[in-house]
Amino acid sequence: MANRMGYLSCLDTVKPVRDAIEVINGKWKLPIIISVMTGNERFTDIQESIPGITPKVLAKELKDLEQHQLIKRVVVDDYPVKILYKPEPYADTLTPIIDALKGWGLNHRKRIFSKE
Amino acid sequence: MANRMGYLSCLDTVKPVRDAIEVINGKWKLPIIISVMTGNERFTDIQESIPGITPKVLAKELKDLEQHQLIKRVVVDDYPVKILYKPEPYADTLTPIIDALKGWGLNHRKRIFSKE
DNA sequence: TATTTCACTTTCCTTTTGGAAAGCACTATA
DNA sequence: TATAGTGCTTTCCAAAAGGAAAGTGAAATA
Repeated sequence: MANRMGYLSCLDTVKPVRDAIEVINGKWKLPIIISVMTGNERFTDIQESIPGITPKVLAKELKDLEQHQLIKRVVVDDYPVKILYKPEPYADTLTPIIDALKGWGLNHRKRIFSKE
Repeated sequence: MANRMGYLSCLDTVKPVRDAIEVINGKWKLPIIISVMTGNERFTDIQESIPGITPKVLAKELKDLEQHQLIKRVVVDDYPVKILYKPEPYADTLTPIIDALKGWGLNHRKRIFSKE
């Protein structure tokens, strides 16, 4: 039969998708970005706005997001010193991804509740 | 000063985004869906189309994706038996997410290479 | 008969992620 | 002076993700 064909290459799509996933991977990064873009600036506010997140995880993820220039950590030198987290302009480029995920998640939940 | 205000709620966005992330989490699920949607049907073809994936991980992720009704495992009763993986119609609903991630990843790579 | 292919599974091990709880330095408030 | 809040860090530990390598059973091919 000699029906052995190679696989179909999909690297044109897989590679950039993987690059994106590497930046926003995990349960927490997008929720944190959403919270900061919503206007939460203080560590405790961000923490309270995301149910289930612990300070350890939040601190680590904030550092990651800072490195990728999605948010910035601002130290305000009043007395007492205040620390604020603000979205960088680059964070806005994630909006299409967030919107797509939000739309899908909303629909998925409807689908699940109508089935079972 | 009494400047204590509650945090800003962002659950309207965070909750559906988390629902979506739970389904497509990890490094591998979207690449697998992309490969299957591209037309790769056989286990080995999917494996070869995604650099770095091991058969253990692929087998596990395929089961997860089947459970979420994103792909189906089809046993073709020729001799020898063939096993094919096909996208379910529901997988098409992920296209906006994949496109958004692809676009972002492409731009991100350009950004990184132009900076450093 | 020997090798190869297919679709995995199994074992073992390392890394990553995450959670619970406590602590801490500083400041503010009662 | 005692308590509370802020922005974390530290410790300890469990679970999940992931990788490397080998194996498996059935069937096809050489």
